Amino acid sequence: MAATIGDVARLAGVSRSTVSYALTGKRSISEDTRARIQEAIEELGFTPNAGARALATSQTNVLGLYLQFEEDEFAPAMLQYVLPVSSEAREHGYDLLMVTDPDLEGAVRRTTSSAMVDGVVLLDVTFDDPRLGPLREATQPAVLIGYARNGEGFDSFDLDFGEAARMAVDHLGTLGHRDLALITPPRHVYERGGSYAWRFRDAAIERAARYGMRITTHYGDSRQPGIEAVLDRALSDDSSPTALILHNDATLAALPSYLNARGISSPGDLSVVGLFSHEFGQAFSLPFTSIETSPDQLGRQAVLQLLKRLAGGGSLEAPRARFVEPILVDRGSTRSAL
Amino acid sequence: MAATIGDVARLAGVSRSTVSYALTGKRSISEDTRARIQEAIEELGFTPNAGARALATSQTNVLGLYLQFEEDEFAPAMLQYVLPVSSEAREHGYDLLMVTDPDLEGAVRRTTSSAMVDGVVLLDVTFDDPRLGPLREATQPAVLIGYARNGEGFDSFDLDFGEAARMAVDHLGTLGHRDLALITPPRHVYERGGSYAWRFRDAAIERAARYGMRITTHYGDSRQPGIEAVLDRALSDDSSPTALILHNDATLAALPSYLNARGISSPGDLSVVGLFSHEFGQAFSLPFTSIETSPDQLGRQAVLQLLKRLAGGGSLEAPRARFVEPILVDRGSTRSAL
DNA sequence: CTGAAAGCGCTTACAG
DNA sequence: CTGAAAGCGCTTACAG
Repeated sequence: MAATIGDVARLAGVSRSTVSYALTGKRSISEDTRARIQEAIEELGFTPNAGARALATSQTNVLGLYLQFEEDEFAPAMLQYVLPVSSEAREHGYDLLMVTDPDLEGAVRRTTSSAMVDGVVLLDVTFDDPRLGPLREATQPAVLIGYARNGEGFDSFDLDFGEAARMAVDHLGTLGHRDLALITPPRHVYERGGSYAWRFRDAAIERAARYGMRITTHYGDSRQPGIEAVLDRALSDDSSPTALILHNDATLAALPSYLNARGISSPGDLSVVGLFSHEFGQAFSLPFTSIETSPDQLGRQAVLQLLKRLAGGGSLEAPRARFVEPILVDRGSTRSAL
Repeated sequence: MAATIGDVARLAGVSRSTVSYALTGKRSISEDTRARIQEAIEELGFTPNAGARALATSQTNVLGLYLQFEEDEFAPAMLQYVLPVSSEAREHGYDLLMVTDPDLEGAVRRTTSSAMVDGVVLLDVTFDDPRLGPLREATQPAVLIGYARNGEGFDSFDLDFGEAARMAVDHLGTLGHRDLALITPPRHVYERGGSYAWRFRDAAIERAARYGMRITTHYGDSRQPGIEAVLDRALSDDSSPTALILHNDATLAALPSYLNARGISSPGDLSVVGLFSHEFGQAFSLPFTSIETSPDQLGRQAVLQLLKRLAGGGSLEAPRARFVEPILVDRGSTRSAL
């Protein structure tokens, strides 16, 4: 049906190998021949068959992107990671196979061992990520967005959640706040091993303790009415916090409405610091001071590192975890506690 | 490196063709032989090479999903369409190539003519969609999620936006409202040809006129502070509307916060009907009566129709546009105008 | 019920 | 600068 390299060769009056070399640029071709080939390609509307090329070169020019999410996950934030990965990949000539199969391990094994992809990008990484098993068997390099305890041997990129927590606590401490409330990701995130949840919470607690601040922590919910119930509880606590730290997307999205409904003004009655990206803040019209999570940067850096592995060179440094520095963006939702 | 069908054949003591037939199930194999092959496959951890199989069968078992979005698009809603498409595809043995290349036409041409995909799903379809050109040249079947004027010859699935508008107007009309305000998608959606924008607005205007209701329409924004400015304008209009119809994701997300900030209660001071999905409402904690947009249903039906085309059978009916019926979900944000 | 062989459409040493 | 040929790992008529 579609034109093949043989059709092009015939029309241009050259051999198939010459057409191939013209395509790949792997050896020099006379100007005249190249022109004839180019003409033939355009006349026939020829595009090399991807399967055939993959078979011959053992390269697909496709990267696999593996998502993972719970039934009740707050999905809107995920696209922030997917899009930069896709863009960066394409800018370097790679397409993206997006895998959302609930059978995580099977999907990784199937797509890598059938050589559908040249490399792997893991999203929503958990502390003990089951996908790393099949990934170790795979011949393709992989990169994780997130942090896994069993991630030795892999490149990974994640926000420095500990530092993010310290920045938030420090910021409020400097303003004189002594009683903080922290709303964390939902309990199930801890249970399934989302390490960012602990890393942030533990660092916040430790930092607060060092300064002699009180801090109460509360599992957030991802749905109403749970979201409001948790906020009610957190704010009506005996310690009556003067500042709120939010590490929970769904709660952040609902907060403006909640505050207004309860007649709480920020920063007037309550200082607020959230952990979220610029994009997320824009989408949800969040007027809160934030610690930037930089999904765009994480996604793009991860892809670039993966491409480095693919390019090989042998002299690459050993795979390791890298942490992106959080940045505090002041949007005026905090003020002095006095 | 990886085991091939030849390795399996050798280990099982049969020919490569027999292994292949065991794999595809296209001819009967003796119980004994099948068992030996199965054993060999497991021992070697064999998975058929996808490129080789694609080359031999002209089938990749991959579907292409093509996204399209503007720089300032409100992205969070998009995943609602992507995930069901991915799930439905996988449930039928297909993987998903997700394409976000800004060169829309080039990406469609490249991926179809190189036979990377067996079929095409177009998301974010516009009224005159440039991707349909290369798609007509393609040998693969395609399905659109959305509606395109130049879409003849293609299956497409979309919400019946006209009916959705009529439902919203009728609902408010029955409650006695005579003055409505409608916030539409941003102006650029009209400019680039998002037909759902016109279809909804035109139907709303016509229906309101028929009942002798007044309706003002306003282009929504997708970012603050534009969002609030538009709301201010819409509500302070001379006609002082008693009800608000929202066909704008970003405005919907910001509305709870806006209403509370302005001290407007709903439905006390203002009746509100929005066009959004159940999922979207949950994610953003939206307490508004809605016309359900059913992205899950649209995505899954689109994939199923595409798979029908792929299965062929010849006796398929001609491709056509299909419209999903909207459903009104009463969440109590409307009340009698009297 | 099974095998030998051709073919899918590319790439790439090997030769000249 | 170019061509003939082998090979990538499968599938599938063709034979028996």
